Amino acid sequence: MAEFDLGASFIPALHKPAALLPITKHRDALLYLVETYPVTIVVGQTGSGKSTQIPQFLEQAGWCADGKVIAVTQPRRVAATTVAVRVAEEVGCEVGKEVGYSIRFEDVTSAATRIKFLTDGLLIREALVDPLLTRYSVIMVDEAHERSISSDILLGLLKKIRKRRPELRIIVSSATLQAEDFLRFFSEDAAHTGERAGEDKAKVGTIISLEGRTYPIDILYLESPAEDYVEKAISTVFDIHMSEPTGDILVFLTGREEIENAVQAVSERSSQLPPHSKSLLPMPLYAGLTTEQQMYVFEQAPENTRKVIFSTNIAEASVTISGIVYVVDCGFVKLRAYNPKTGIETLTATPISKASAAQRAGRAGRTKPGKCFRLYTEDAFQALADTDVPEIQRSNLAPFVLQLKALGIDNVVRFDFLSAPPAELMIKALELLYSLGAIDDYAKLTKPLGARMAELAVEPMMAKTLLSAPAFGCLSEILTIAAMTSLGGNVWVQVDEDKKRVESTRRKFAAEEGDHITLLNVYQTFVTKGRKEGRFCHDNFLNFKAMTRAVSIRAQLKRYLERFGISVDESLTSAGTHNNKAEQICRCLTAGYFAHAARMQPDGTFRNVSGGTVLHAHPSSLMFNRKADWVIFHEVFETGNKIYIRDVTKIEKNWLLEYAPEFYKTKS
DNA sequence: GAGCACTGC
Repeated sequence: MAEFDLGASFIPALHKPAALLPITKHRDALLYLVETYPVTIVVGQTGSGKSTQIPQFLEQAGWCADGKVIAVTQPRRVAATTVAVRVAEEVGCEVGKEVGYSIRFEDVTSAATRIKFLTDGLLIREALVDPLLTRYSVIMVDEAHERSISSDILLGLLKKIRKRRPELRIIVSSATLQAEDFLRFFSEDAAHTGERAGEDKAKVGTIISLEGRTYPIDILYLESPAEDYVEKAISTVFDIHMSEPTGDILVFLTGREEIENAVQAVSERSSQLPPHSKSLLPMPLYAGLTTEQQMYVFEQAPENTRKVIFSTNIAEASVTISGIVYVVDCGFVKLRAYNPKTGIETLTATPISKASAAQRAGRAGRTKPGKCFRLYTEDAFQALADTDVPEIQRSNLAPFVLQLKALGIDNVVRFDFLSAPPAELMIKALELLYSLGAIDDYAKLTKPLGARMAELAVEPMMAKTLLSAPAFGCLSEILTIAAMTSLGGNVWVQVDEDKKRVESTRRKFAAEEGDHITLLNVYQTFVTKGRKEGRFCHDNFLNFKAMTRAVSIRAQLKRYLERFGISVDESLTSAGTHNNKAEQICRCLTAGYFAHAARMQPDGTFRNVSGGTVLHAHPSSLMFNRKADWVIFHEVFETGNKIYIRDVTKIEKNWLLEYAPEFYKTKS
């Protein structure tokens, strides 16, 4: 009995002392390498303790002497905060003292901070103020194998900084498959830049492997390809349930629709399970769910029940669920790609890479040995690419080109990229920045316009709109619209209620001119009513978390503008849209979004300016069933086989010629 | 009349 009580009152593993983590035995080797080489590539599984232990080893070894700081970057905000909290606990300090973190809107650091966790995007921004990042003695780029644009650019910057700061230490944490690529990147041309006599290529850095804490995972393939992987996933779930021991199941699918279908199918067919068999509890997981809806997947299933989670790629790296013993992998992921010819982003289901397949399988072996059922053949697996195409080679690069220019990198084409983006993407980005006036005939950043655009934390077209707003007398309103469009379509919550009622509620905020002014109305009603009345968002199908975020974004953008010496007059805001205020807002939007113009056709669809592309108003847009002639839009994307425009506002054709004569002189 | 994978400043 005593034993039982003991077991029940302690939680194992969660607070496993640092001394028991496998990484501890590599401590001396690691410190030696960091002391000896400027660059160290650390290969380690999730759970190896690299993110939490390495910075502590470095601090103890004296890397924070003379007030220097150790920086550890993460690709996501949650990771930066949770790891910081964990390390502060281990060190025995309050978060924000010796150990702190910094993410957008939240700087929890102080003069005492020695170890600082931050997002990679934020560290790039710090380089705008301190180009050599002089306050840091060591910079560790965690999860670099994910190859986000920010971490790729950060690595390029660090390579450049290293030439001016030979004492700087760089640590890159990576999955096995890509460690060599990172080392090669930092070793290239080190030999002929003549840094130091006798420092040959190989000596710039080295790779150290830290063993993980994962359990063996059996990988199983299909004998022949599946016709319908959603259906195959469902039947596999039932097979596991009937023949495998206890343990929850994680199923990777590509999107919301597939997931909701699968969840429904499993709950319907569960009733046909033999009597007395354990039950199955299916649940969905994707980013579009509210935080509360996502929390269900972390709850323990009731007695005699097996949880089965149908998830998007969010469960591959961003969300970790404990207790998963079985993984079912459909082999596909929806990936975003940007077409530089049309300027349209597509979202298409694509085969995953081998690296991604390994990562998915690894989700099974975190607490005990697991199994991964791949819904494709072994031959199909062998044919997969080793890694995904990095984001920087398939994105709209305008925001990043602008950022590089602001960092003093004029010749962006020759920037040392880990993977160089295709020339067409670069050209498209430069063309857009030129048309917005952010760069001049020599591709130099303009001052103050371009420099200010680079500082504002919104995409270039919206930055231009904001900086044009004082001339139109609508800065306060555009600030709000910029904050609301930054939410990326998360303003409204998904509800199963009566569609008509939902629509009519939304229409209460509708403005004749279109979606941008509708968003303005939503925000203004929220700040006057919604923040006090808890039910306001709920009753109006608004996303409270997103609205709160809009308030923060607006405040931050306002601070930037005031720093530029642009004052924001808020006194006129409540007047709403009368007089010609609404027209000034629409004109101002045209000054920034002239490249996103379209004309409505008699059938209700739109054509882009050159006339070759059919565009559809997104069903969330007011313009979905309204008459208009010319419009501008915030965003365009292709999904399935239709191209949608979102956040659409009516304009007049001659405004395009008025605000972008250069852009339209040859086309109209 | 019908819907976007995931991040970040």
